[in-house]
Amino acid sequence: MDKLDAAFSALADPTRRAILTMLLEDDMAVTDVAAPFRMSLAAISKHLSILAGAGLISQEKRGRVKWCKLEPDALKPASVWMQGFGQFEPVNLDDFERFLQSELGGETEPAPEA
Amino acid sequence: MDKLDAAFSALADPTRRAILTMLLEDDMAVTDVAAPFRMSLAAISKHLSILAGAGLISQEKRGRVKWCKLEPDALKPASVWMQGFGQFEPVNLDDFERFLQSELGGETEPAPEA
DNA sequence: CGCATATTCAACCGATCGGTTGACGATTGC
DNA sequence: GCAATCGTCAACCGATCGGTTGAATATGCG
Repeated sequence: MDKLDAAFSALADPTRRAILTMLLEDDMAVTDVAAPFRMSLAAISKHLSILAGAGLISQEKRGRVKWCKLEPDALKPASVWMQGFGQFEPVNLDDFERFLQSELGGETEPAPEA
Repeated sequence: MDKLDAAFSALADPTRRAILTMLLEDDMAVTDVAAPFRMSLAAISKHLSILAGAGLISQEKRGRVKWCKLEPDALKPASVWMQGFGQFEPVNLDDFERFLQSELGGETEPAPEA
Protein backbone atom coordinates (compact mmCIF):
# COMPACT_ATOMS: atom_id res chain seq x y z
CA MET A 1 0.00 0.00 0.00
CA ASP A 2 1.12 3.50 -0.73
CA LYS A 3 2.59 5.43 2.18
CA LEU A 4 -0.05 8.15 1.98
CA ASP A 5 -2.83 5.60 1.71
CA ALA A 6 -1.55 3.93 4.84
CA ALA A 7 -1.17 7.13 6.79
CA PHE A 8 -4.52 8.63 5.85
CA SER A 9 -6.50 5.46 6.35
CA ALA A 10 -4.81 4.87 9.69
CA LEU A 11 -5.90 8.37 10.70
CA ALA A 12 -9.43 7.85 9.44
CA ASP A 13 -10.45 5.83 12.49
CA PRO A 14 -11.32 7.76 15.66
CA THR A 15 -10.05 5.01 17.94
CA ARG A 16 -6.69 5.16 16.26
CA ARG A 17 -6.57 8.95 16.46
CA ALA A 18 -7.41 8.70 20.14
CA ILE A 19 -4.57 6.23 20.62
CA LEU A 20 -2.13 8.60 18.93
CA THR A 21 -3.34 11.38 21.18
CA MET A 22 -2.73 9.22 24.22
CA LEU A 23 0.76 8.39 23.03
CA LEU A 24 1.47 12.09 22.67
CA GLU A 25 1.74 12.18 26.44
CA ASP A 26 3.94 9.17 26.93
CA ASP A 27 4.97 5.77 25.66
CA MET A 28 2.53 3.10 26.76
CA ALA A 29 2.16 -0.66 27.01
CA VAL A 30 -0.50 -2.31 24.85
CA THR A 31 -2.65 -3.22 27.82
CA ASP A 32 -2.55 0.34 29.10
CA VAL A 33 -3.44 1.72 25.69
CA ALA A 34 -6.44 -0.60 25.64
CA ALA A 35 -7.64 0.21 29.15
CA PRO A 36 -9.77 3.32 28.42
CA PHE A 37 -11.60 1.72 25.51
CA ARG A 38 -14.69 -0.37 25.63
CA MET A 39 -13.42 -2.87 23.10
CA SER A 40 -11.35 -6.00 23.49
CA LEU A 41 -7.60 -6.08 23.86
CA ALA A 42 -7.37 -7.94 20.58
CA ALA A 43 -9.16 -5.12 18.78
CA ILE A 44 -6.73 -2.56 20.19
CA SER A 45 -3.85 -4.82 19.27
CA LYS A 46 -5.09 -4.75 15.69
CA HIS A 47 -5.39 -0.99 15.71
CA LEU A 48 -1.84 -0.75 17.01
CA SER A 49 -0.64 -3.03 14.23
CA ILE A 50 -2.27 -0.78 11.68
CA LEU A 51 -0.67 2.29 13.23
CA ALA A 52 2.69 0.53 13.28
CA GLY A 53 2.21 -0.58 9.68
CA ALA A 54 1.71 3.04 8.69
CA GLY A 55 4.84 3.93 10.66
CA LEU A 56 2.90 6.22 12.95
CA ILE A 57 4.06 4.32 16.01
CA SER A 58 6.88 1.91 16.79
CA GLN A 59 6.60 -1.05 19.13
CA GLU A 60 9.35 -2.54 21.22
CA LYS A 61 8.99 -5.61 23.37
CA ARG A 62 10.77 -5.48 26.72
CA GLY A 63 10.09 -8.55 28.80
CA ARG A 64 6.48 -9.50 28.37
CA VAL A 65 5.43 -5.90 27.87
CA LYS A 66 5.29 -4.31 24.42
CA TRP A 67 5.85 -0.57 24.48
CA CYS A 68 4.24 1.73 21.95
CA LYS A 69 5.91 4.97 20.97
CA LEU A 70 4.59 7.76 18.81
CA GLU A 71 6.57 8.37 15.60
CA PRO A 72 5.40 11.81 14.54
CA ASP A 73 7.75 12.04 11.57
CA ALA A 74 5.59 9.52 9.75
CA LEU A 75 2.88 12.15 9.64
CA LYS A 76 5.03 14.51 7.69
CA PRO A 77 4.37 13.26 4.14
CA ALA A 78 0.63 13.43 4.70
CA SER A 79 0.96 16.82 6.34
CA VAL A 80 3.04 18.17 3.50
CA TRP A 81 0.57 16.80 0.97
CA MET A 82 -2.27 18.62 2.66
CA GLN A 83 -0.39 21.83 3.22
CA GLY A 84 0.08 22.14 -0.50
CA PHE A 85 -3.65 22.24 -0.99
CA GLY A 86 -4.59 24.58 1.74
CA GLN A 87 -1.69 27.01 1.60
CA PHE A 88 -2.84 27.63 5.13
CA GLU A 89 -1.15 30.20 7.21
CA PRO A 90 1.77 28.66 9.11
CA VAL A 91 1.24 26.30 11.97
CA ASN A 92 -1.21 27.45 14.59
CA LEU A 93 -0.87 25.51 17.78
CA ASP A 94 -3.81 27.27 19.39
CA ASP A 95 -6.07 25.83 16.73
CA PHE A 96 -4.58 22.45 17.51
CA GLU A 97 -5.21 22.73 21.20
CA ARG A 98 -8.82 23.57 20.52
CA PHE A 99 -9.25 20.65 18.16
CA LEU A 100 -7.56 18.38 20.63
CA GLN A 101 -10.08 19.37 23.27
CA SER A 102 -13.04 18.75 20.99
CA GLU A 103 -11.60 15.46 19.78
CA LEU A 104 -10.98 14.30 23.30
CA GLY A 105 -14.34 15.44 24.54
CA GLY A 106 -14.49 13.84 27.97
CA GLU A 107 -12.43 10.99 26.74
CA THR A 108 -9.32 11.92 28.64
CA GLU A 109 -10.46 9.25 31.06
CA PRO A 110 -12.86 6.72 29.58
CA ALA A 111 -13.84 5.92 26.03
CA PRO A 112 -16.52 7.72 24.05
CA GLU A 113 -19.46 5.97 22.47
CA ALA A 114 -19.39 7.23 18.90
CA MET B 1 -19.65 10.66 10.75
CA ASP B 2 -17.13 12.88 12.44
CA LYS B 3 -15.61 15.63 10.31
CA LEU B 4 -12.08 14.33 10.75
CA ASP B 5 -13.18 10.77 10.00
CA ALA B 6 -14.74 11.98 6.77
CA ALA B 7 -11.76 14.06 5.73
CA PHE B 8 -9.12 11.45 6.47
CA SER B 9 -11.00 8.56 4.95
CA ALA B 10 -11.74 10.62 1.85
CA LEU B 11 -8.02 11.27 1.56
CA ALA B 12 -7.14 7.63 2.10
CA ASP B 13 -8.03 6.67 -1.45
CA PRO B 14 -5.45 7.40 -4.17
CA THR B 15 -8.10 7.99 -6.82
CA ARG B 16 -9.69 10.64 -4.66
CA ARG B 17 -6.35 12.29 -3.94
CA ALA B 18 -5.66 12.33 -7.67
CA ILE B 19 -9.01 13.99 -8.28
CA LEU B 20 -8.22 16.67 -5.72
CA THR B 21 -4.88 17.23 -7.40
CA MET B 22 -6.60 17.67 -10.74
CA LEU B 23 -9.04 20.15 -9.25
CA LEU B 24 -6.12 22.12 -7.90
CA GLU B 25 -5.60 23.32 -11.45
CA ASP B 26 -9.16 24.20 -12.29
CA ASP B 27 -12.82 23.47 -11.73
CA MET B 28 -13.96 20.50 -13.78
CA ALA B 29 -17.10 18.76 -14.96
CA VAL B 30 -17.73 15.23 -13.71
CA THR B 31 -17.15 13.70 -17.12
CA ASP B 32 -13.84 15.49 -17.49
CA VAL B 33 -12.75 14.42 -14.04
CA ALA B 34 -13.50 10.85 -15.00
CA ALA B 35 -11.72 10.95 -18.35
CA PRO B 36 -8.16 10.10 -17.22
CA PHE B 37 -9.21 7.15 -15.12
CA ARG B 38 -9.70 3.61 -16.19
CA MET B 39 -12.84 3.14 -14.16
CA SER B 40 -16.47 3.84 -14.95
CA LEU B 41 -18.09 7.22 -14.76
CA ALA B 42 -20.38 5.94 -12.04
CA ALA B 43 -17.38 5.01 -9.92
CA ILE B 44 -15.94 8.51 -10.28
CA SER B 45 -19.34 9.97 -9.50
CA LYS B 46 -19.29 8.02 -6.23
CA HIS B 47 -15.81 9.25 -5.41
CA LEU B 48 -16.93 12.80 -6.04
CA SER B 49 -19.91 12.30 -3.73
CA ILE B 50 -17.59 11.13 -1.01
CA LEU B 51 -15.30 14.13 -1.50
CA ALA B 52 -18.32 16.43 -1.46
CA GLY B 53 -19.64 14.70 1.65
CA ALA B 54 -16.37 15.45 3.38
CA GLY B 55 -16.63 19.03 2.20
CA LEU B 56 -13.41 18.77 0.24
CA ILE B 57 -15.14 19.78 -2.95
CA SER B 58 -18.39 21.51 -3.83
CA GLN B 59 -20.54 20.67 -6.80
CA GLU B 60 -22.74 23.04 -8.70
CA LYS B 61 -24.98 22.03 -11.54
CA ARG B 62 -25.14 24.46 -14.42
CA GLY B 63 -27.29 23.17 -17.24
CA ARG B 64 -26.67 19.50 -17.63
CA VAL B 65 -23.09 19.81 -16.46
CA LYS B 66 -22.10 19.49 -12.81
CA TRP B 67 -19.01 21.46 -11.95
CA CYS B 68 -16.62 20.34 -9.25
CA LYS B 69 -14.63 22.86 -7.27
CA LEU B 70 -11.90 22.27 -4.76
CA GLU B 71 -12.67 23.50 -1.24
CA PRO B 72 -9.28 23.58 0.42
CA ASP B 73 -10.56 25.04 3.68
CA ALA B 74 -12.13 21.70 4.48
CA LEU B 75 -8.63 20.28 4.80
CA LYS B 76 -7.75 22.65 7.54
CA PRO B 77 -9.11 20.75 10.56
CA ALA B 78 -7.26 17.64 9.49
CA SER B 79 -4.14 19.62 8.77
CA VAL B 80 -4.27 21.33 12.11
CA TRP B 81 -4.80 18.03 13.85
CA MET B 82 -1.70 16.61 12.26
CA GLN B 83 0.43 19.68 12.78
CA GLY B 84 -0.07 19.34 16.49
CA PHE B 85 1.60 15.98 16.41
CA GLY B 86 4.49 16.73 14.19
CA GLN B 87 5.32 20.26 15.24
CA PHE B 88 6.88 20.31 11.83
CA GLU B 89 8.71 23.34 10.63
CA PRO B 90 6.34 25.74 8.88
CA VAL B 91 4.92 25.02 5.50
CA ASN B 92 7.43 23.97 2.91
CA LEU B 93 6.04 24.25 -0.55
CA ASP B 94 9.12 22.70 -2.12
CA ASP B 95 8.44 19.52 -0.21
CA PHE B 96 4.93 19.65 -1.52
CA GLU B 97 5.99 20.06 -5.11
CA ARG B 98 8.22 17.04 -4.78
CA PHE B 99 5.46 14.96 -3.24
CA LEU B 100 3.08 16.13 -5.91
CA GLN B 101 5.46 14.91 -8.58
CA SER B 102 5.88 11.51 -6.98
CA GLU B 103 2.15 11.17 -6.37
CA LEU B 104 1.37 12.12 -9.92
CA GLY B 105 4.03 9.88 -11.39
CA GLY B 106 3.21 10.03 -15.06
CA GLU B 107 -0.41 10.46 -14.26
CA THR B 108 -0.64 14.07 -15.37
CA GLU B 109 -2.21 12.60 -18.47
CA PRO B 110 -3.57 9.07 -18.07
CA ALA B 111 -4.37 7.00 -15.05
CA PRO B 112 -1.90 4.81 -13.15
CA GLU B 113 -2.38 1.14 -12.62
CA ALA B 114 -1.77 0.76 -8.88
C1' DC C 1 -40.06 16.09 -31.23
C1' DG C 2 -36.31 12.98 -30.97
C1' DC C 3 -31.73 11.99 -30.14
C1' DA C 4 -27.30 12.67 -27.88
C1' DT C 5 -24.96 14.09 -23.68
C1' DA C 6 -24.27 14.39 -18.57
C1' DT C 7 -24.98 12.34 -14.38
C1' DT C 8 -27.00 9.54 -10.95
C1' DC C 9 -29.53 5.47 -9.18
C1' DA C 10 -30.03 0.66 -7.99
C1' DA C 11 -28.65 -3.77 -7.65
C1' DC C 12 -25.04 -6.61 -7.32
C1' DC C 13 -20.13 -8.37 -6.41
C1' DG C 14 -15.85 -9.66 -3.95
C1' DA C 15 -12.65 -7.61 -0.65
C1' DT C 16 -11.59 -5.24 3.28
C1' DC C 17 -12.77 -3.34 7.94
C1' DG C 18 -13.70 -3.26 12.74
C1' DG C 19 -15.12 -5.99 16.05
C1' DT C 20 -15.80 -10.52 18.85
C1' DT C 21 -14.36 -14.89 21.00
C1' DG C 22 -11.31 -18.61 22.35
C1' DA C 23 -7.00 -20.75 22.11
C1' DC C 24 -2.24 -20.10 22.19
C1' DG C 25 2.93 -18.76 23.19
C1' DA C 26 5.91 -15.96 26.11
C1' DT C 27 7.32 -14.10 30.25
C1' DT C 28 7.13 -13.22 35.14
C1' DG C 29 6.71 -14.14 40.04
C1' DC C 30 5.22 -16.93 44.05
C1' DG D 1 6.50 -25.91 38.82
C1' DC D 2 2.40 -23.43 38.46
C1' DA D 3 -0.51 -19.72 37.98
C1' DA D 4 -1.20 -15.25 36.40
C1' DT D 5 -0.18 -11.59 33.03
C1' DC D 6 0.83 -9.74 28.27
C1' DG D 7 -0.09 -9.92 23.77
C1' DT D 8 -1.10 -12.14 19.32
C1' DC D 9 -3.37 -15.50 16.27
C1' DA D 10 -7.22 -17.58 13.91
C1' DA D 11 -11.73 -18.02 12.77
C1' DC D 12 -15.78 -15.87 12.37
C1' DC D 13 -19.36 -11.99 11.81
C1' DG D 14 -21.96 -8.10 9.80
C1' DA D 15 -21.03 -3.70 7.62
C1' DT D 16 -18.80 -0.88 4.57
C1' DC D 17 -15.88 -0.09 0.38
C1' DG D 18 -14.65 0.25 -4.35
C1' DG D 19 -15.95 -1.28 -8.36
C1' DT D 20 -19.26 -3.04 -12.18
C1' DT D 21 -23.45 -2.96 -15.11
C1' DG D 22 -27.87 -1.39 -16.84
C1' DA D 23 -31.66 1.52 -16.38
C1' DA D 24 -33.38 6.05 -15.28
C1' DT D 25 -33.40 11.21 -15.17
C1' DA D 26 -32.30 15.70 -16.73
C1' DT D 27 -30.80 18.85 -20.02
C1' DG D 28 -29.38 20.66 -24.59
C1' DC D 29 -29.49 20.69 -29.63
C1' DG D 30 -30.97 20.23 -34.51
